Amino acid sequence: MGEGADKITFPVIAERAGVNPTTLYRRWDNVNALLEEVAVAALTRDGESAPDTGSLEQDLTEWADIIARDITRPERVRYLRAMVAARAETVSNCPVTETRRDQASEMVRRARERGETAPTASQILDHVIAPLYYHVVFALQVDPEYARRLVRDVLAMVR
Amino acid sequence: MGEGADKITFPVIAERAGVNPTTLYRRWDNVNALLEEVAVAALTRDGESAPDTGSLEQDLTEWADIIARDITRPERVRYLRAMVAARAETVSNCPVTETRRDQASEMVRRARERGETAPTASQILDHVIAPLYYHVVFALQVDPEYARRLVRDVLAMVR
DNA sequence: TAGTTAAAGCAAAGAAGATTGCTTTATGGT
DNA sequence: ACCATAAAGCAATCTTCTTTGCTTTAACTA
Repeated sequence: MGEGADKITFPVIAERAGVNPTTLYRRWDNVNALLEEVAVAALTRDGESAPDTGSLEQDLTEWADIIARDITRPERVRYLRAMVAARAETVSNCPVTETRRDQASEMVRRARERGETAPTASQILDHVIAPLYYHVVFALQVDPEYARRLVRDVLAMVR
Repeated sequence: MGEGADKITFPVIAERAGVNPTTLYRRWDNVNALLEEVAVAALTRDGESAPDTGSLEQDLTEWADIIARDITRPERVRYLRAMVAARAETVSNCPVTETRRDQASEMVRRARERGETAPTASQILDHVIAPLYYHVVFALQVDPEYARRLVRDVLAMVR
């Protein structure tokens, strides 16, 4: 490797954390395991609960905006890239996306209770979350307006 | 690193290619540069032109199905992961997504000439391509039925 | 055919990460 | 206060990737 951009290794992490590399080697099997643990802890913090504004469009817009602002932070982008790179064929499900699915389900459930027609949680993941990640990963623009557009799109599907 | 799953390095590639590692070190600055070049060459081969069946839904369905089958191949998944990991903040645009955008634009153009109402090329990328990549990356199911569902969704937006 | 230049192979040296045994420090219980 | 256990640090070693000088092969030209 040459470019000093990333290069995530135990020695590098240990130095930044002010601990001995051996400590890391002993606690995690490899860097990916560490990253995954950290990323999951960071990305699924309980502060992120689904909004409840009384309207699905409003809920989704706020939710998408929070996520958009979160995943565009440089550390998050790094985590995201690392997790994508780390994830082997064997890996089945990701706690982060599970959390997002739960939140989406919750918003959908409330909307339907109010009598609103709503897309499925899967549709929300596919058409709001996925495009957001896609834009982050391929360095395309991600801003509140884009998040709002995605929400409008997914709602237009069921109208 | 421990797991023998991936671990893409010059020596490994060189051995599989039957050439000397030095040759690779001399031609490319680092593994990511090589991967990007190979991935772009592989993923944008001219064979992949947009279908032209006379119906946008049919075009998109075939197109999405081709892409779905392509990006779920193990080598493609590896490329995808490697490219995501490689892509630094500095990187602006990806030739692969450019090609996809061109193909989407072409299908949309033809559909509109026929008088069909059609989503934008951006919408197609966001709601068909992005979810496909998302599913591949997070090891979720990707099959023809899923591709077809995405196409139905994106078309439902503009009806 | 001989000569020149570029690319590929070879081999040795250098650098960085990964692994392991042992020592030291810290924490909790008696 | 003492002991026991576990975690963290240290240091030496091993492995692997990376780099570089030199040789060899190949291709193209005079």
